[in-house]
Amino acid sequence: MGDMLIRIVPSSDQPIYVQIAESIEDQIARHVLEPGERLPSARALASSLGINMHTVLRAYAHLQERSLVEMRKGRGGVVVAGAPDIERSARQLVTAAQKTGMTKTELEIIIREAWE
Amino acid sequence: MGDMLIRIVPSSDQPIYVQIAESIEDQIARHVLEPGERLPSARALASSLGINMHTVLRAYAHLQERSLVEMRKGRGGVVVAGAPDIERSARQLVTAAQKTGMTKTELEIIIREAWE
DNA sequence: ACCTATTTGTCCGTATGTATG
DNA sequence: CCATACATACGGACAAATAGG
Repeated sequence: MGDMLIRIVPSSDQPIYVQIAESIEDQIARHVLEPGERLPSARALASSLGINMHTVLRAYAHLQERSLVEMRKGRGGVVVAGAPDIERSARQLVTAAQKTGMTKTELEIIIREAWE
Repeated sequence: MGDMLIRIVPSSDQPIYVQIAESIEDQIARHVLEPGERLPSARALASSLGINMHTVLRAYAHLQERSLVEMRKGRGGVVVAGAPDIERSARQLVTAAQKTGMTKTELEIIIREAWE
C-alpha cells in the first residue's frame, strides 16, 4: 500500500470534508489508489491530519454515495471502481440531452466551453 | 407554504434521517412540495420533531446529493426544478474526463459516437 | 448602501450500537 | 470473546451568508 497523501488547507474556501473527498477521488482517478485497496481508517486519518473523525467519515460517505468506495461497519472503506466510467456517463448525458430536444452541436459547444 | 407533515417512527429499522429524506422525497414527487419552495429550517423541523438538528441536516444533505434540493449557507434548502440540468452534468463529465488524462478530442469522439 | 439580527453550514466532542475479522 | 471500525444520534460552538429594517 502506497502513501496516502492528503493535504488540508484550513483557510481554503472549500470545507475540509470536500478537500478530503476530492483528494481521494483524484487518487482513484490517477490509479494511485486501485480497486480493492483499503482506505485508511477514519480515526487514523483524522488523527494524522489533526482533525475530527466525523469530518473524515463525512468525506467517506460522500465517496460511497458516488459509488467510488464501499463502506462496511467493522472493516472500513474499500475502493470499488478505478477511473470513473467516462463512456457510460457520456451516454447518459447524451440521452438526457436528446430528451430535451438539444442538438448535437449545442451539446458540443457546452462540452467545449466546460473544458477550460 | 403548506403543511410539512413528517412522521418519525423511532422503533423503525430505518434511521431517522432516511425516514425524513424519503418523506420529503415523496412530497416532492407528489408535488406537495413544488420547485422553488423552501424547506423548513433544519433547526425548526428538528425542534418540531423532538430530534437533533444534525439529523435533519443529514437528511437534507442526502437530498442535495441526489439533486432534489439545493442548499445554501444563510438561506436553507429549496426544491430544485425537475428538469435535469444538462450543463451541470456536462461540467461534471468534463472534470471527470480531465482527471483521467483524457484529451478533449477523445471526449468529443465519445460524445459523437454516443449521439446516434 | 449600511448595519444588525437571524439562519445556516461546518466542525468538534461524546456516547451508544453493531458488524467485521 | 475481543479489538477494530463504521453508523447513528446527540450537544455545543463558531464563521459566514442571508434577510430585514
